[in-house]
Amino acid sequence: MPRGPHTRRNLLEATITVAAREGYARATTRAIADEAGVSEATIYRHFPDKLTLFAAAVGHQNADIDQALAALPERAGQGSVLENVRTCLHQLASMKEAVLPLELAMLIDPELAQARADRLAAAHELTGAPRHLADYLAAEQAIGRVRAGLDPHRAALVLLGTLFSAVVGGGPVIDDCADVLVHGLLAPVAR
Amino acid sequence: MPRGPHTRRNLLEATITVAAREGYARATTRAIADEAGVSEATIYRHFPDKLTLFAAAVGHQNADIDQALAALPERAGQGSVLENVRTCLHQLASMKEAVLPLELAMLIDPELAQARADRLAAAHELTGAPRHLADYLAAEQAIGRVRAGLDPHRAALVLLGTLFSAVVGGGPVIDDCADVLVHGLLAPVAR
Amino acid sequence: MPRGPHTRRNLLEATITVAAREGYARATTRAIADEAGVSEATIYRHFPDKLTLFAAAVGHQNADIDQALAALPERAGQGSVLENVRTCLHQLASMKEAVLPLELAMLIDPELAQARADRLAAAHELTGAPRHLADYLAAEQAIGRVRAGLDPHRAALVLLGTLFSAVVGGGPVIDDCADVLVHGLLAPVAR
Amino acid sequence: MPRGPHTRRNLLEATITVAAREGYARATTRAIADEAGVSEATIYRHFPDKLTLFAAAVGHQNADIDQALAALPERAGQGSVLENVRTCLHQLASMKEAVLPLELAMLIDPELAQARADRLAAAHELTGAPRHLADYLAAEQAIGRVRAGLDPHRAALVLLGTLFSAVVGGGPVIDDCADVLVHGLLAPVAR
DNA sequence: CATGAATGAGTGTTCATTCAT
DNA sequence: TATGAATGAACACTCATTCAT
Repeated sequence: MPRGPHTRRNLLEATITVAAREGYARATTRAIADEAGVSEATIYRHFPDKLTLFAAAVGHQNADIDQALAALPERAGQGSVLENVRTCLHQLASMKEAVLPLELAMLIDPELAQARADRLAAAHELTGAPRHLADYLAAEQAIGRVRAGLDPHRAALVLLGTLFSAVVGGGPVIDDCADVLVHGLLAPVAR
Repeated sequence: MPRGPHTRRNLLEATITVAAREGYARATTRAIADEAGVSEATIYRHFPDKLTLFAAAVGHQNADIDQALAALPERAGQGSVLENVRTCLHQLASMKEAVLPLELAMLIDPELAQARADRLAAAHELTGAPRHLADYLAAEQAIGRVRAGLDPHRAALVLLGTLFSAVVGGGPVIDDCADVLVHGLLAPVAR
Repeated sequence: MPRGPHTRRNLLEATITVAAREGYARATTRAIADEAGVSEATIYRHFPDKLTLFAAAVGHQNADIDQALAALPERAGQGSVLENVRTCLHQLASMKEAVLPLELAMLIDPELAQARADRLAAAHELTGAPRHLADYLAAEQAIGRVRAGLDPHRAALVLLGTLFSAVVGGGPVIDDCADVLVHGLLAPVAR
Repeated sequence: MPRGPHTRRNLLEATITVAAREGYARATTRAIADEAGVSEATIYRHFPDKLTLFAAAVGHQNADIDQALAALPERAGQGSVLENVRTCLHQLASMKEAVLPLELAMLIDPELAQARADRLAAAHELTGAPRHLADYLAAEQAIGRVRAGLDPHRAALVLLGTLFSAVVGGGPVIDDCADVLVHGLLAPVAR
């Protein structure tokens, strides 16, 4: 059995498991190595340092999330927009739950946050989950189910942004988010 | 000159300053004491431990935020809802910026998150900033500028929830949030 | 009401109380001040430092013990020697219990142990409890109830020495000590 | 060369050395690590905390003491009882000298003392040094050199108990202890 | 006489990381 | 490739002590 790649995956998943179960502060190299069933030194055979390991772990999990959303644009025109958005947010929330401690923690550190911001700014084009969501909204917009004035890219980012609080707030909050995001606050007469 | 209360305020503000400038991980007791111009031991004459200091610092800053929003309900009926929400979010974002590292960090730790969740669940009634925002939305709803089906309490929490991502994403994102939240995604014809 | 002397006694007794209840390591100036109902700074109005306070506390308690043993020599010739010794040891043990943590702790510190040894060596004559016990043994020796070869001074110190272990070992151990000390190990035929 | 076990022994002996030389209060992890020529962190790779290290150090030293006393029972009937007891006490005293600060310190802490008391109470049967001494006394009793009424187990504990004070009091005190313990206080006529 | 406030020096403990094997 | 052993630097926290009031 090829141990090399296996060990790498093992470490990525152990990182997410430990961070989700015990929190970022307790996601130490020792705890991760224990969870993966390897020695601490082994971590450094696969990753130059702890930060790189964490970044790789987040990327690993997000790859799954992106894949899960790939089919979303095809649903444009089917069901209701509210239903589609709600389902999408629930799905994302459950998948994000495990990586959230890691992602938030990386957001908290100024250096890392800066690095992340630079990377996002450099990529004018969206990729991954935001891309799929923006594509879905654009498709709905094309068939007139989403209002014309909306910028699909920006709206997608707003939707995803609510996830941070939705995951923290728990299930019911997600439905509230979907409702407000889809229908807005305004009364029809006021428009 | 009474130094006691002065030192306490000094420590609370030093905590927020350091956490905002250098990040949560580097907001050590040493750094905070240096910033406040006192010794580390002094921290422990005013707070039993670091966690309590952090919680007090968040509360201290949030008290200012709550106060700033107290006048919001009176603005119902004036200007446009979009303008009011946008202004409110901008104001909140700039004030929250400093406490965000602290609040996020406390969300990350499972113990603290649990404690926070219990406390929020126990308080059925909203207080502080959420309360003021909900009151504003209810007032707008009473005069027909916000749609009737909306639950003002829940909607207020959704709006505030977007702050987490808005602060992280930076200024322009806030306008996008306000736009989507106020107008929703749907095309008028689809309603 | 004269607070000065009262506060001093108060501190001495608080010191013994705290050390006996919570152990030497937890007999901090803070704990003692709390127990006495005064501020930490007050300690330093009455004693130059913590060590002096502890020494005074031991002396304070030992004064009571010495007084309790003053009547012992008069009991020579009455009852049995075993009974008298046993009673004496029990009485001492119960009184020493409170100061033992303090006395042992001072024995443990090399500097203090040296200081104590010098002081004891300088005082050829016994004083206090050892003195009374030696007097008692000498009196019994004079009337032929204690063997002639015994040095009352040294024997008194041996008896008192067993207290350290007796207090630690608990009640029943004291009777065993008295029995062995009084009767010895040897069979009559072997003498 | 296998460094693991070597480092462990090294730490145990450094602990005893430092505690004996500088006293319990100054037997800090830093001082012990320096004495052992390792870093403080190394201590925590071999022992979970300082207390466990100290307990292990006491056990380590006591193992040597137990071994030294193993041959004592065979000496029953040889020489005189006084000589045997005196020799035994001297030997124990010199070996105990190094661990005494540690053992006394553990006696002082209420928690530790309780734990020790429970452990001793649970072990009805004696082990180690007390066991060997009791065996010796029983053997002497069998051949009529120790008085019939004596309980060897309890007497052994009394003898060992004098060590606490004998070690503190120094060499000459040990002879006094042996004399009183062996011959008792009573005059022959009084028996 | 008493104290509230402050602190320098130090504590045990943890962590990410290195390196010889 | 994997690891057992080791560690420097840092951490939150405590203590006996001082001093202006």
